[in-house]
Formats: sequence, structure tokens, C-alpha cells
Amino acid sequence: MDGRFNLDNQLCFRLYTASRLITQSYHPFLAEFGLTYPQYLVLLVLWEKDEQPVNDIAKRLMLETNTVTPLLKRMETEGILTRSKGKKDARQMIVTLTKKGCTLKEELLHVPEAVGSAVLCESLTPERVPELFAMLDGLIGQLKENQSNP
Amino acid sequence: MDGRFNLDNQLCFRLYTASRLITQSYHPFLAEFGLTYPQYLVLLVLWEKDEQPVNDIAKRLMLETNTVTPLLKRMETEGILTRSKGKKDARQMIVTLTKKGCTLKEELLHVPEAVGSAVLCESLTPERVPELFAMLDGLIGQLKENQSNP
DNA sequence: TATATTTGCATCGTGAACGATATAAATGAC
DNA sequence: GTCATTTATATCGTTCACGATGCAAATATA
Repeated sequence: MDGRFNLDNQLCFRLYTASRLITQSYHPFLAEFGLTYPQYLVLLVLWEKDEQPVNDIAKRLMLETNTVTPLLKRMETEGILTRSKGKKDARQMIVTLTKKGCTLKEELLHVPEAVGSAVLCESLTPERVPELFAMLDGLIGQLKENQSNP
Repeated sequence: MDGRFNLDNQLCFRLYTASRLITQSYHPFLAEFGLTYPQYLVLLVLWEKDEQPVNDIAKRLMLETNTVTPLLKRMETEGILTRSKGKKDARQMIVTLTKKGCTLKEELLHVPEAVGSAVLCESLTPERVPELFAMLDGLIGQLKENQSNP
């Protein structure tokens, strides 16, 4: 019984659970505006810089276009953004926020803080958040590197 | 521009990405045996203790039964486990590993180490893994507590 | 300038997640 | 014992993720 299969020794299970639970904690705030968490992520990207091709959005979120395309289509149906063929490069689809998409930024202003403060506890104090960020960034970078070098 | 919406300041996005990427890194090892990562998690639970009702498995994985039931059905179809009505309580479905399900434990013995070593880097050394575990456990505990106290 | 390759996006199929809802068995109240 | 409530699981619909594949526009090569 060397415990290597024990769920409590698994980093991946912790990340999987933490990710699910924190995403769930966004739900009440986002559902109010008919948004899902991945859709909120797309908004974060576009609020940062509007009028981006699908590929840039996908790269920023580290997702594939086959995940992002249907997501964007649903958001287009909701009137949050528009998709139009690129003029320089006709293969590209340029994604642009509508007025509704821009307005959501104002309406969701309080969300990051509300969710952020809800996760803090004695094991995860504000001072330790940068450590957590650094470790997760290291892990993400390492995994990205591994998948580039097969 | 207070950056509260900046993707790089978001804990949730980091967890979401880290979870996806590390799950992906399990894929080559599990696909060889026709398994998905959530199915692997079910196996971890059952290898720990066989013959559990659906609810116990769901609780251990912090998932709802409406997620776990279809997962178990697919695994039953694959011949990895069986589901049978509980004798004491006819509402319960007791999940039991088949010989194939037990054998997989031997065949996957090297997986935890292989994936584990692939994520280590200078920001995430073996000595710092316990810190990461503690922070994630704190976060998970906090979020579980929040959803109990509405 | 033909042709080959790459790039950007989309389509398809499968398997999770999860909110909402349903059903049957067990338990509790009276 | 009868009826209400709770519990254990399942069903349904929607939205991701993602591997595999397709297609057309752009670019590189001959």
C-alpha cells in the first residue's frame, strides 16, 4: 500500500476540484446576465483588446479554436459580439463586442472582488496568493513546454 | 485601468488552465486503456475501497450523482465495473470492480509518477508541493463551506 | 505561374459537468 | 397503518473540452 493512487496525494484531482468549485462560485453572478464562465473569459479577453481574430482569443485562453468557435457563435446569438470576415486575411474571423458586450463590463465590475474574497482563508491568505500564482504559472508553463516538445 | 479584469490577475483562470493542461497530460497514458481522466478518478476511489454506492463515490469526488451515474454506466459498458441494487437499501446502486477493473491497477502503476514528474519545474519543486497542496485544500474547503452556508 | 504546404476556422462525435426535474424506496409523523 | 418527507439515483437539456477531420485562403516552393 504505497498510496501512490490515493486521491489525497493527487495534485491533478486538487486542481480539477478547485477549478470546478471556483467556477461554480462565479455562477450566481454570471447567470444573472445569462453568461457562463468560459463566456466570461472571452469577455475578459475582448475587454482587454477588442476586434481580435478567433485564433488570438483561443491562444490567450490556451484553448483550441474548435472549442472557441461554438462559444463565440452562442455569444453572437446572445447579441454580445459580432463575427465578421477579416479584410486583410479572408480566413480570419474578427470578433467585435457589441454595445451590450461593452456594457457588461460595467455591470460585472464587482464580480472579481466578490469571488476573490470568497476563497480566502487561513491556508490561503492574501499575502500567499502571489506564491500560489507563481506555482501555478510554473506548472502551466512546464506543461505547455512538454506538449510543444513531444 | 485598474486591471481587476486582467486575465493575468485571475486565480480562477489559472486553476482552470492548470486543471485542463494536467488532465491532458494524463491522456496518452489513459487512452491506451480506453479511459478518460474522470473514469480514472472513479477507479482511484474503487481501488481504495471496492463495492461502494454511487453516492459515496460522488461525495469522494465532490461531484453530483447526475455526473457520476452516466460515467459509471459507460464504465459498466466497457466491462470495468458492475452496478447492482443494494440488498439492505434497494435505492442504492452498489458499484463493484470487475476483474478487468482490478487488473487496470497493475497496468497503471507507473502513471502517477510519470505525470507527477512532468509537472515539476523551478517554480514548483518537490519541496514546495506540500505548500501548494495546503493552499488548494484551504481553497477547496473554503468553497465547500461557502456553498453549504448560502 | 503552377503546385505544394501551411494557416485559420469550422464541423462532427464523444464524454463530461451541472441545473432542473422525476421516480421509487426508505423513513418519520400522526 | 396512512400520509408526508427525505434520500438515492436517474433522466433531460445545454454548454463546454477536445480529438479527428474538412475546407478554403494564404504562403512557400519549384
